[in-house]
Amino acid sequence: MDEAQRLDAVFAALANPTRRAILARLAQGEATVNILAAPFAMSLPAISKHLRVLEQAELITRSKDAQFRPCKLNPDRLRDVVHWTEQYRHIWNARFDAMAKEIAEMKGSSDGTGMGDDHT
Amino acid sequence: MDEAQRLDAVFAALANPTRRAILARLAQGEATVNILAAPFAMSLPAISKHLRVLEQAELITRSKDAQFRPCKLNPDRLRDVVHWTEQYRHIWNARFDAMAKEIAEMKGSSDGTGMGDDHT
DNA sequence: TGTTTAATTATCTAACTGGTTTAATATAGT
DNA sequence: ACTATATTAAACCAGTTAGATAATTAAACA
Repeated sequence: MDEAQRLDAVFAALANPTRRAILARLAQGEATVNILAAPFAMSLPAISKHLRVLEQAELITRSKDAQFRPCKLNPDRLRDVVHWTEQYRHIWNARFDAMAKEIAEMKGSSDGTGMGDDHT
Repeated sequence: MDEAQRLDAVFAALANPTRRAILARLAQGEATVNILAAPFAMSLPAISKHLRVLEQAELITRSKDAQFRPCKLNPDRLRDVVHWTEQYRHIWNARFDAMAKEIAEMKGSSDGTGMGDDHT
């Protein structure tokens, strides 16, 4: 699977509040399907499906321990998301610069803010 | 709309390569629907729909200029995405620390890597 | 061996998505 | 007024999604 398809799967997996909540839970450590399902007013098969979506997006990995399938967060795909956003960082930096400039001008100083342009 | 619903819409909008490409194009500046549609082997109404999805997710804003509807990127929602990922940063930092430690141990030095723990 | 526990598979349904084509709207230009 | 351009709306279709319930697999336990 190439980069684009991987991002498709990751973003689609994240576009659901149940799945994001599951990830948030897994950020605190491994958990079984039943443990993950507990907080939700939803059938177990429904959770099972959500986990499959997360697994196929490689946001989690699953192992086997007797009849349990402990789930574990895979941070790599989350890093992919952060990495994808990097290409837009210069835009909000530009905005920030514009704001800083306006503030400086309102203060009537050349640069009274102490705000440099050292954000990359 | 609350935070969760907004993230639903944003992630769903991003889960499509055409829409991500449109955003990438808009990162270089405003553009009309026709200009945005040009690179794609897809009907204009299809692009129009993608733009509506992006607009409803507030990833873009649209204005009016005669018969044109110039589109502009809204960085705020992309910042929301970055912000959402922050809650997982400590996990890959932990991984990074573990790696750095292993490398240091392989080198047999107490800390020969020059790698500090100053990543937040 | 039979029972309980953990999880998945199968099947179904309603709603949504991503595309199409055709038709409509709105503005500009002649 | 007519025509061309830019864009959206309407209607349609195939495929996917998020949920449900019922049935099945697999391992542990008594």
